[in-house]
Amino acid sequence: MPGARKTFFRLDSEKQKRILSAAIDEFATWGFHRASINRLVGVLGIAKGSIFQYFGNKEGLFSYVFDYAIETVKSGLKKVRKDTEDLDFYSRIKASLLEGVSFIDRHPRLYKIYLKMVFQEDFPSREKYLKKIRLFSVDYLRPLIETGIRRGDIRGDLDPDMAAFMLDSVFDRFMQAYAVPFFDSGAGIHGASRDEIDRMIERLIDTLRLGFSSREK
Amino acid sequence: MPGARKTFFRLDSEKQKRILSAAIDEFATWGFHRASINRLVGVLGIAKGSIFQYFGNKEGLFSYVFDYAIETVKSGLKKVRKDTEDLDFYSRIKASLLEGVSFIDRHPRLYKIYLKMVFQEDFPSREKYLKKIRLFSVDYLRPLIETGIRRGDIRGDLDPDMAAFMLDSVFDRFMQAYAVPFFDSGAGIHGASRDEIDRMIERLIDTLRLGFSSREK
DNA sequence: TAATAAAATGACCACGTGGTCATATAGGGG
DNA sequence: CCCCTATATGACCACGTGGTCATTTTATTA
Repeated sequence: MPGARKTFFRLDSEKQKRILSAAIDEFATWGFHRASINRLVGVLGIAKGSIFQYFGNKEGLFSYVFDYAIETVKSGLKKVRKDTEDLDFYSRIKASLLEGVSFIDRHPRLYKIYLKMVFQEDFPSREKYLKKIRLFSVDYLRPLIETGIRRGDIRGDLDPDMAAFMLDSVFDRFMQAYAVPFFDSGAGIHGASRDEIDRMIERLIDTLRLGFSSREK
Repeated sequence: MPGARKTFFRLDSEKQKRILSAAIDEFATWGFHRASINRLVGVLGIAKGSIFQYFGNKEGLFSYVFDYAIETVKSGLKKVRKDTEDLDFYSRIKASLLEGVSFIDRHPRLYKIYLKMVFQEDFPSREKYLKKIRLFSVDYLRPLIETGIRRGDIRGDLDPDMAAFMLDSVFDRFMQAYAVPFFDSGAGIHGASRDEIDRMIERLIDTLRLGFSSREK
């Protein structure tokens, strides 16, 4: 049920943006529980009571931020899917991963919120929020794979579920490595230039396509 | 610097175990910040001051728990590496992933702590703890891969860094999916029986080995 | 048993939290 | 000008936190 109240939407649109942005900052830095309303209103220079007037409670504020993040991700990926409709499977997933990396560049704070979200198991309605992400990720990859099989880009005897799982794992981790040094275990993804990233994705998808073993066998 | 103090080790070993176990519970359930010393001593039925006498502060307690977790993981994997010394690459990584899944069964709480750790970016000395994990994971996989290339199980033109990155991603995610329903995007890993897991790992490694594309090029 | 050292205790502290609400302020329409 | 409604405010509340330390209890040694 939570989210923004009428009062909030009647606000001057500049003020709305300022509040959204500061809230994104707060949650991206501290996660849900350690985010502080006191700190937030301090930064914004408004009264504490106002936040509760606008969003009811802390979760209402988070919910508003989260829905905004989901919408932003979705619109980016939808565009890619459409723009690459005519390309082969491997070009399409390459474009998708590039869009993912570019999303982190454009919205680093939103991506941070996603990372925090996923592993903090306990905050209110967590399941509900997670489902929104995951369903989308599956809904996005599965059609790509099925089209890929139909067109002969992928061998017919490959289990689509297994393929989706592998793509999801590797792409997710690639993005994590790009954003967080910790995940970059020697691959050099973190802090790489756009060109280098491009080459790495190329190699990554080649490996996915051809496999580990030598061709004959 | 933190960790357990002399006083703690002079305690009756049963009491030491009881405290360790309760602390694991607390951190696995709540993560570092939301873990409560008050709650912990409540469960244990001892005085709050004692915990600070044993471990100095909250981080000291966590550090003790974490080192224990690291040791437990290491010993399991070391055994696998040695036991499979003579097998081919694909059998060896299969055994490693099976050990991972079995570790979650044996120590679900320790695995939960690991998950929480990784994404809570802010607690004291986080970097230090993370390095301990990651270095080990790289140190473990790289030799396996290099041996695999030398023996001809892996094609010689495959970049070892890329191979390590992919293995690390997919295996990590497989374990996450086994432990947390959220990550199981349609693959059916979560809650699967040992037999089913065995077959899934088989298929997973086959896909890794043979790639997505059909054999002819 | 007396003396000494080690371990256990829990009342207490300062602090930050999410949330409340009576009151003040502003803006429009009559 | 007044009235009424929508908005803004911040002092205040109850609570839980990590951490302290003077005091008591227990164990060890002489």
